[in-house]
Amino acid sequence: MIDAAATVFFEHGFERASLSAIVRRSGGSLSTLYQLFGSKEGLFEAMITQRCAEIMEPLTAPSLPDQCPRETLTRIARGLMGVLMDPEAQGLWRMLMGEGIKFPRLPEIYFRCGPDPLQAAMIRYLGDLHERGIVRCPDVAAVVSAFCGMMQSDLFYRTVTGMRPIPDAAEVERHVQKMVDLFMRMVAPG
Amino acid sequence: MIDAAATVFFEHGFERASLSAIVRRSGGSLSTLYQLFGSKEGLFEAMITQRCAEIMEPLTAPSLPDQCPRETLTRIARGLMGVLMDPEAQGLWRMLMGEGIKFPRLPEIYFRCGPDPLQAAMIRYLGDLHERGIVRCPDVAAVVSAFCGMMQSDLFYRTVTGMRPIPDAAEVERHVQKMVDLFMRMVAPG
DNA sequence: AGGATAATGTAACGTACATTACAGTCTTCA
DNA sequence: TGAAGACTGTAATGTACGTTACATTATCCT
Repeated sequence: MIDAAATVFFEHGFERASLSAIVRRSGGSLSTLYQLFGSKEGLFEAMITQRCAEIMEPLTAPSLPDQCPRETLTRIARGLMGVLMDPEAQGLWRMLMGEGIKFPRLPEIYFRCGPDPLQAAMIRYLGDLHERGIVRCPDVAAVVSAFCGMMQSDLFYRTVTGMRPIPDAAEVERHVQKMVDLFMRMVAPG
Repeated sequence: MIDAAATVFFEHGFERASLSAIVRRSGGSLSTLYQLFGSKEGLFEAMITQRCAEIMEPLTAPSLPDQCPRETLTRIARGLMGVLMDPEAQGLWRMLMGEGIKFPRLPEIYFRCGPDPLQAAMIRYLGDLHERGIVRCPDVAAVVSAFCGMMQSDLFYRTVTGMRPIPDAAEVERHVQKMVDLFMRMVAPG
C-alpha cells in the first residue's frame, strides 16, 4: 500500500493525489487505509519516511577511499546525478518544493536523509584533503555547497519542470565531467 | 485583480488558491473575473506573464560595464540573490517546481523571462573575457551553469522549503562574496 | 469448531471549489 | 434622459474528495 501511495503521490503531488486512486492501485480498502494510517497525511508521512531513505541511499554514505580526489569526487557526482535524474526522486523534489512549506515534515525528513549526511561526509573528506595540502578550501562548507549547487544546475531544473526530457547516461556523464573539472580547478592548491 | 491573484497564487500555489479568495481581496466580482480571463488557468497565465517579467527584471539585462570582472560578477550575483530571496519570487519558484509539470506554460514563461536572458548575457560576457585572456573558460555554457548553480545552493533550498527563515542582507552578502571568490578561482587563467 | 479480530465494499456526509445563470445596479454616451 | 453595455451579488450546479459508518466477509488462534 505504501508502494501504491508512493507511485500516486510522486506522480500527482500531495494535494492532487486521491486516496481512492491509491486504494484502487494497492488493492486494499479505504477502511484499512484509515485503520493503518489515520489520515491522508499519516499515509504520506509513512510513505515519505520509507521512501526518502531508499531514494537517497546512494548519498548517505558515499565511499571515500584513498584514491585520487578527482576519482572520488567523480563517483560522488555520479551518485548525486543518479538521484537527481531518477523519476521518483524528481517527484519527491516537486513535492518538497511545492508543498514543503505547507507540510514541514517533508523537508525535515528530506534533508535528514539526503543533503545532511552527504554534506557532512563531503565536509569531512575535503577538510581532510585540505589539511593534507592536497586541495585548497579554507571554507569547506562553502565549497561543498558550491559543489552540490553546480551539479543541480540548469540541466536539472529544465528536467524537473518538464521543459526537457530526462537526459541519457552519456549526457549525464558529460555534465559530471565538466562540473568535476571546474570543481577541481576551484580547489586546486597554489 | 492581477495583483490580488499574484498574492494568493504565490502564497497557496495554483491548486490551493481559491478564486473566491482572489475576488474577496481584489474587490471585483467573480463574474467579472470570468468575463476577463475565462477560467482559473486564464487568470493564472495572465498573472504569470505580467509578474515573471517584473520579478526577473534585475536579471534580464545585467549591466556589464568594463570594470574588473570580479566587480561585475559580484553585481550579477547580488541581483540573482536578490531575486532568489524575494518572497514573491520564492512563491513563483514553488509553483514552478511543484506544478510546472502540470502546467507547462509556467516553466516556458519563467525560463524565457529569467534564466534564458541572464545566461545569454553571461555567456556573451564571459566568452569575451575568455577571448581577451582575462579569464579561462573554454566551455562558457558550463561555467555559466555552474555559476548559477553555486548561487542557488543550500541557503536557497532551505529557505524556499521553509526550513530556515529568509537570511538578512549581511548573510546574503557573505554568501555572494564566498561564491564569487570560489568562482574567480575556478576561471582564473593559467 | 467458534469466537475474536482484522479486512473489505459500499454508501453516506460534509466541505470546498470551479463554473454558470440570472437578476439587479452602475456607467457612459448620444 | 434613456438605452446599451459593463459590473456586481448571490445563488445554483456539478464534481471531487477526505472522512466516517456500518454491515459483511475473511483470517487466525485456541
